Amino acid sequence: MTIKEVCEKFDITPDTLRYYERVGVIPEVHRTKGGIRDFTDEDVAWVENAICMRSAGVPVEMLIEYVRLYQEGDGTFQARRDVLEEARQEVQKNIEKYQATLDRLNFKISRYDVAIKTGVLSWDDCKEE
Amino acid sequence: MTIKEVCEKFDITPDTLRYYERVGVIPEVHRTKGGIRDFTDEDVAWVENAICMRSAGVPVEMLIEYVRLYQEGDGTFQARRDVLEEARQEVQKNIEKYQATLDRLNFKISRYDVAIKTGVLSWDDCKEE
DNA sequence: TATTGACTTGGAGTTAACTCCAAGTTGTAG
DNA sequence: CTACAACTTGGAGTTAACTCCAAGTCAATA
Repeated sequence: MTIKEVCEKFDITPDTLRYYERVGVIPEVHRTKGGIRDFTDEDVAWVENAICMRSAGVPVEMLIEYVRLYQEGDGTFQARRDVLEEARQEVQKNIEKYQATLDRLNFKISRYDVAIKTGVLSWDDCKEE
Repeated sequence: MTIKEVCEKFDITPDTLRYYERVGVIPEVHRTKGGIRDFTDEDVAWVENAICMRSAGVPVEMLIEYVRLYQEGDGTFQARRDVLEEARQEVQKNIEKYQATLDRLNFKISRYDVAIKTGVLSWDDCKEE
């Protein structure tokens, strides 16, 4: 699979993919004799994983560490689990924060729905608009 | 309320607060005769709101736009609602992405739990570690 | 085989959101 | 009144994560 195809599949740019490989967010990608990237299914799976993790704000640094441990071999199961667990807690915490913000937004929007109808923004117990 | 007290209340730095005021993430803060910030309850409420929104990744740009509309007065209810709605959709979308990543992390972690016990990382139907 | 378009690299540039700094001002404690 | 810590400003610097660029290489087509 060419870099272009992978980029289309995941809707990212070649620059981002090359950057991911360069810094180690994904392991080195398989190449043709000429040196051109030719993604195997496993390469693609790494890309998919990286994009999923990044989309939830897992830092590049953490993904690099995970790949590094992976390449070190079977002695790093626990260390890899630890990295994943740290990521998990971060993501979990963020979901909670995001949910709180979503609630606040829903409340504010509902106040504006009333305001748009009545021409007056109710104050209730909240101080700011 | 001094800048220090507000910072302690929300666990942020004075630099961040001053930056928020400077770029318009919050409206201009009340001052003493000497020109030193003296946050009213309303100022603090704006800070709280900004921090909540930022903690869910709502861009500074969007908060600035909201404050700008707020200062324009009662003719901007609909426009303000639109900004909030856009933010809401972003946050909602992110929660979904984050949840998908959380699921993936949980799956990977459970595989590592097995691997740590058995010494072998099961491959099942997934290609990457 | 010549052209053309996609690929390669190393390195520089960009963006959002802070974060830090220097130089000066305010206000409180002694 | 004098220290002196905490405040002020405008502007420069930092960080993470890309994003762009120039100069060169590869490969499919005419």
